[in-house]
Amino acid sequence: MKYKGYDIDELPDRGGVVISNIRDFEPSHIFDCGQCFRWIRESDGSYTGVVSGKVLNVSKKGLYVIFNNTNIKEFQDFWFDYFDLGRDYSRIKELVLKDNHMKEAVTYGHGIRLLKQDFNEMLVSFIISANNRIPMIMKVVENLSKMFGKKINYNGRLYFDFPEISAIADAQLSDLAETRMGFRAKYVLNSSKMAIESDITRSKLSEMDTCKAKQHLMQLSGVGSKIADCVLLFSGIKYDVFPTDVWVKRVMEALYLKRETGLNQINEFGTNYFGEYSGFAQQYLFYYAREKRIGA
DNA sequence: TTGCAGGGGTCAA
DNA sequence: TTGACCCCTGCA
Repeated sequence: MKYKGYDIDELPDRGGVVISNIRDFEPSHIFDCGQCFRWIRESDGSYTGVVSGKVLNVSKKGLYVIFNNTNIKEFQDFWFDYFDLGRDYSRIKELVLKDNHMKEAVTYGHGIRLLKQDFNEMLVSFIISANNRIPMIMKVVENLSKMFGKKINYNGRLYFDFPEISAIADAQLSDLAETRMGFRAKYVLNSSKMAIESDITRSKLSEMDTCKAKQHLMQLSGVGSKIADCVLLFSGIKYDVFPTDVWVKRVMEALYLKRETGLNQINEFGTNYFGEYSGFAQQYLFYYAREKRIGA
C-alpha cells in the first residue's frame, strides 16, 4: 500500500512491515551516531531496540527496510514519527551543504535520521552521558531499565522498557548507585524530581523559543549547555541547536576554525553558520568526526 | 599482575 | 577558570 509517499507492506508470516522505497535511511548511521543508547546491533547486522514499551528489530536488505515485530497500524501511528519519516532528508542535506567539509560529512553519513525520542528518557540518559563513554552509558541505562522498567518478551528474550520518570524520582539514591552511574546518581534523582515538580515536559518546552527552552533545562541539576542541546535535539523538540562536545570541538577546530576555541564560541559559530538546521549539521559532523577520528 | 590516565560534562570554589 | 567527580577500559 501507499502511505505518505512510501510503499509499505505487511510481512506475510511474521509480524512486521517492509518499506521498499525508503531513501536516506541507513540503520548503522542512525543507531551509531550517538543519539540513542538502547539500540543493540545483532550478529546479523540488524538492530533491536526498546522504545515506549515496544520492542522493534530493524534491518536493511538492498532497498528494503524491514521493521520486525510491528504492524501497519502501529507503524503509521508510532514508528513513522519516531523515525522522522515525514521529513525529506534529501532537502535537509541541501540545506546544510554549505561547503566541501559538509559535502564529505553528509556523503559519509548519508543515512542518518534524527529519531524523535521520549523526552524524559533523553533527559535522564544524557545526564548519565556526562564525562562518560557510550558503552558505559548503554550499560547504565540498561541497568536502570532492568531495575525500574516494565518487562517485555520478544523472540524468547527478555527486554525492559525505559522507566517512568516518576519511578526514578521515587528511587533511593543507593538504588540508583547500583546501576553504576556514579556521581551522576544525585543529578538523575534531583532532576527527575524537579522535572515532575516544575512540570517540565516536551509540550511546555516546544512552546518556548529555543533559548528559553534551553535555559529551563539548564536549571535542572547535571544539565549544562551541551546536555540541554542534546535533550532538545534528540527529543525532536528543537533543531536549531548545536550540541558541542569534544568531538564536535575537534572537528570544528580542525576543519573550520583552525585554532583552539572555547566550547561556547564553537556552539555560537555552529548555530550562526548552519542556522535553523544546525542540529542536523551537527549530527553529520559528529558521526563523520568520530568514525574518522578527526582531530583525535 | 598492578597502577594509572582519561572519557561524547557539570558544578562549585 | 580550574579541579574533582564514579566507574570502567586500555595500556604500560
